[in-house]
Amino acid sequence: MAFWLFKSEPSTWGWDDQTAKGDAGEEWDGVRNYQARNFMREMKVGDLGFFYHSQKEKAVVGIVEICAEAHPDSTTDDARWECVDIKAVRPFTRPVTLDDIKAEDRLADMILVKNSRLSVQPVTETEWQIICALGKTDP
DNA sequence: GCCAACGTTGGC
DNA sequence: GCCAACGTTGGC
Repeated sequence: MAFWLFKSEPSTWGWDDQTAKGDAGEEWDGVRNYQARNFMREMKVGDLGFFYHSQKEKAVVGIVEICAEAHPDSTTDDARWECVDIKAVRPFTRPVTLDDIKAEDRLADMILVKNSRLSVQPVTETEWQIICALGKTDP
């Protein structure tokens, strides 16, 4: 069981769009970055992830679950690009902002802080627990 | 809206 | 295989 973080700009695809898909979930398509794709290839059904809103909001807003492992990205014919499917699990009681994360010493090594441009990234179990606590939701 | 950081592309 | 040019992302 591994933990991940998915980043999206809410005007393109936000938490509300994700929850609207229900348990059927939706492809996390459009990723055109090898590092991000490689992480998606490592994901297993049942792994959990944070859903992060970039740009204006800059906050982790909810938890998602991987519901299909890596498969070809339907938005391109280019066989290099793959994606997983994810479904919304539950929202945070309180969104955890980037400022909150930066204010927490134990989260200083998060990729979110160190490499703000990577859109799909791994999260350690420790980081997972801390952020769930900050968001006042069950891990 | 700007700019820094980063990744990708293409010419050599 | 290197590197300059370019495009994109995302924080500020």
